[in-house]
Amino acid sequence: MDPLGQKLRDIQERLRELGLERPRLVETKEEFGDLAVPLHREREPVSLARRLARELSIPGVRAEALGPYLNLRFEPRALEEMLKEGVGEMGEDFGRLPRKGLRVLLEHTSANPTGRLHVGRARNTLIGDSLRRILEFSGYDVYTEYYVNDLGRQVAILVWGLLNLESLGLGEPRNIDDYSEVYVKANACGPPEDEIRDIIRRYEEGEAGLKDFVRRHISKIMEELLAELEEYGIRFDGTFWESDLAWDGSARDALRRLERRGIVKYEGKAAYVEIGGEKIYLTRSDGSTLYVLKDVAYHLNKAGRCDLMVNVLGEDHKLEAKVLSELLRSLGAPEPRVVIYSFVSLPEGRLSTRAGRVVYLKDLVQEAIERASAEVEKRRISGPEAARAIGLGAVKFNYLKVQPQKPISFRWEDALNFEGKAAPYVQYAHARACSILEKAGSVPPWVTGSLVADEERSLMFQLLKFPSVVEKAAEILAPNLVAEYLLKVADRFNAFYQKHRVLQSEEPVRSARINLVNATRIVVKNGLYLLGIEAPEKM
RNA sequence: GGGCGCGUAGCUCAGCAUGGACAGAGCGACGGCCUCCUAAGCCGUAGGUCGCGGGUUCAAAUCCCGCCGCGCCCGCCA
Repeated sequence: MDPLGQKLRDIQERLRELGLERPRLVETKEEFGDLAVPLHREREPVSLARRLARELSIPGVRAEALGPYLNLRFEPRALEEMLKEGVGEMGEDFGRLPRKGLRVLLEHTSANPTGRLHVGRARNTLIGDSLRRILEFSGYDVYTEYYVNDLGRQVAILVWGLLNLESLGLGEPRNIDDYSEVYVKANACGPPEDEIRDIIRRYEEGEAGLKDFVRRHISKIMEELLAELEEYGIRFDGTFWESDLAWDGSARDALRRLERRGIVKYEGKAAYVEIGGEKIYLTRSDGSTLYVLKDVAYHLNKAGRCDLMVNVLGEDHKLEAKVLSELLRSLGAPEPRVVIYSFVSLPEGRLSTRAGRVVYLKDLVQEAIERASAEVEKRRISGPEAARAIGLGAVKFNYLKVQPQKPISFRWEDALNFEGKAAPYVQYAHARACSILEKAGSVPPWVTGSLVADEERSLMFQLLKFPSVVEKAAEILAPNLVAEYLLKVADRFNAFYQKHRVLQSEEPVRSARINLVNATRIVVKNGLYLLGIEAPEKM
């Protein structure tokens, strides 16, 4: 249900009929119209523009030639009818795309389970959870998974700390913060390399006592970590433990499959493949499996459970992702789509748990909610739930509005920004809309034909773009498109709100405007949902 | 040294994939707007060699090449 998208396709089709091979519709300035078709590449563009303007004849679209451009402007009535159709058919679900019958397995976060999430890793989580919502909304069946790297060096260091609590001067850890402390202190100690290697080897072999010990502790950390995320509205459908790939033999199977392709070579027991002249080791000289091999096994496993794999990874994993893809390709296995994001840094440098240069997500969220609370109390319109939605929303929005590949420099003042390009600005537009609708009592039947003001036209056009924004965001895996879009919707709504009265206007304008406000409310609410942000009705 | 990413207003960023009409926002600064549906809002002013240099094109922030700066990676770590 995308009336505007359909209309645009009609226009392109008509332009093809009129002789344009590849009609390009570009956005243009208000003064020129809604869309423009640049014709410079055609023969005699100026007279062509005039001819096209004469012959286009698409109902509801005014065509005008201006130099080598064919400018198109929708008549307000046409926009109003499309919006009425879209919202009428989809209701609260306006923007949602038809089910595709395709399963997406979305892996994100997958942080080493050694402590709390900090504001750097949070970027992975927030992008991941937003993608979950965007993909689901655009018609996929989404399953989210957290890959638990329990066979890695980081976990081994934590385990070493847990085995040496007394000498570290620590007691039995009771919560995730205690575990963080164990991890930091263990690191600071510089545990002997052979002991770490020994832990990894014995755990990978599934030595009974150690296996239970590690699983018990890491499970506790994971439980708390996931519980915190759940509080933020971030949900995983499951976890997948790296160690299982070693214990159930699937890492070995992956190696055998690669061997059958004849690309595996050996140095003693250390298996490797050559990619671009580089040796990529798959096993150690003691025969134990390396990360990339388990990653291959993991992706073969995932491929069997879905139609499309999506991974959210930090920029430090770029090369690994490339190698993984090459290996999967050589097996003729499906490759994942990967979203790479750049690091978040602090003004004083790179985040580092070990160096104590770290801001935890929990503290950021807490601070944001406190600030929102102060403001909410001053206004006396809404309550603590709104404060929570606003504070948490501001944090999420500030991450999601920037393209993943751009670096983020974390500053408290920016992260806690509540004005301008921020969640509260969008939420505020929603609250204003809700307020009008509440006073209106109900949404009357929509009789089209009376929304003719520029601000109304412009808002309607913007609202109608929502389905295509959802589609594009899902296609290129970019939550920032949704954030950008919502800011524009809020801009247009505010312009409308500033200039026109809804409740005090005469019928039939009044009823039509109430419907327009309702459509805005739905789009904003759904858009915020896609970013994992709640839309309070009062604030 | 090599690979990948980033470089647009004082700061944070849109625009770049599919090149088009005078480069857009927010924050900060300055000046206005609440007897009127929520002022977390609106309007206005100031602020730009789109990193630098070439090239392609009727047209380049956008495409190509070179250079500079920053980030990430280049482990029998994960």
